[in-house]
Amino acid sequence: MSTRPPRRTPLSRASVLEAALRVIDERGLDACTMRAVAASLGVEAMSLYHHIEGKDALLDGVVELVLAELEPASDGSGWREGLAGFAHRYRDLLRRHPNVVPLLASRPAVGYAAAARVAAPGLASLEAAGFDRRTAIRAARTITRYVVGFALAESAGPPAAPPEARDGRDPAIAALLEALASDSPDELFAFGLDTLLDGLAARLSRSQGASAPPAPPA
Amino acid sequence: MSTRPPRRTPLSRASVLEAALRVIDERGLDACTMRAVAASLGVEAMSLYHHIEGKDALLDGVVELVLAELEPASDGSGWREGLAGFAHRYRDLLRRHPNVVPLLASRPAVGYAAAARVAAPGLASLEAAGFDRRTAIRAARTITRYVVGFALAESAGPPAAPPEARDGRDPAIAALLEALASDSPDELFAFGLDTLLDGLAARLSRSQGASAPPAPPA
DNA sequence: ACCTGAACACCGTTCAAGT
DNA sequence: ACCTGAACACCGTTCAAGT
Repeated sequence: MSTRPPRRTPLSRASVLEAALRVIDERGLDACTMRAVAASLGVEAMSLYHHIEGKDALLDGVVELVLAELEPASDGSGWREGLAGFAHRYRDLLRRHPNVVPLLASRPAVGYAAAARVAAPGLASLEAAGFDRRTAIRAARTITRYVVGFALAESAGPPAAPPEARDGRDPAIAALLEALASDSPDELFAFGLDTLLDGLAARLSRSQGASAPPAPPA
Repeated sequence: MSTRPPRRTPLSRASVLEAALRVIDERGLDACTMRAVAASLGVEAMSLYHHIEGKDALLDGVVELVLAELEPASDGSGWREGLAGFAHRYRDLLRRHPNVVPLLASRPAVGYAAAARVAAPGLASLEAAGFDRRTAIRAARTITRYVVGFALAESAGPPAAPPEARDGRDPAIAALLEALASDSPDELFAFGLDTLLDGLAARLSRSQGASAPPAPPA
């Protein structure tokens, strides 16, 4: 009778990682078992081990795969626009893969290396604007951590109401949670990002004011 | 012969959660199995189910337990000191429980509700300083997300060097990773926090400048 | 009421065997 | 070289039984 359709393309590390990402995106992190990934490829679980060292390497690879989609910060425009654009692209990427975000938390940070690589051109524009190298690196890292922290809170979903709010014992808490829920995530993200960029701008003008020698008396 | 020593105190939800947190702190998240937590209490795995609904509820409870240690933002001093103190206490707390940090990412956000509760007094000092309520809430949330993002990166450990850096093919990347590794985490944290607070201060003086009506002509 | 032993349906992974 | 079936040591959880 009918035999299982032959796989048209042989398995590869890349195809295994793509299948795993697909499973995570569609059915969640818990559903991403070796058996499920294999089944989605029409193959037995043990076949995966010829292309990937094990479950840990699989999840590391998924993080790598997602971060490979991240476009580098452009070095064309000003430092502020470059950083803002990078932050938005990074957040959008993580929003497209919310189930992957928790992996950023627990995986050895292969991802941060990729982020560093991708941010490198942005560093150039920060230095061109007058930030010293160490400050430029710190600025980029701060932005990155803010974005990841934001995406994390976003992917975890809205806070559960604690008992004090649920039973009306503490209306102030209930009002606060209501205010939290009604604020737009996009606006909140832009608020925090603008705050960071304003802070960097303030630091820049401070350092330039200090380093620019006062006009010498004539 | 000797029987198993009788448990002096009966099991309770609290004692189960404390045992789970101890296992996570000492042996990592993966080691926190129902069987291991039970064993650490001198009990069988199934006994836990009389006090906790299941594994998910156990991990939710651990997050709750950790965040219960967080001291509220003080409302005594100025907004800037209050926020900075809160941020440092939050980061220190997460550093004491690095293995718990990934749970903040994947758990339904019972934690964020607790953080909101604890930040409430800080909101009062922000409003006293002249921030409107919505801005005060956004400021507090931004700080919180930055702290969590920072703790996340910190608990994930230093970035692994990508191949381009390892084999010397790209010395610029290698130098960048070297710079990342040599910067002090404490200074980096303070840098980002100061940047956020500077940004908030700038926003405050902008809004006060705008809202203070010009002295009316006499 | 609280704890337990055996059992079930899973999981990641090893290994010897197939082609 | 690549894939597989059976097996192993685990896991969370159910259930009937003990005290």
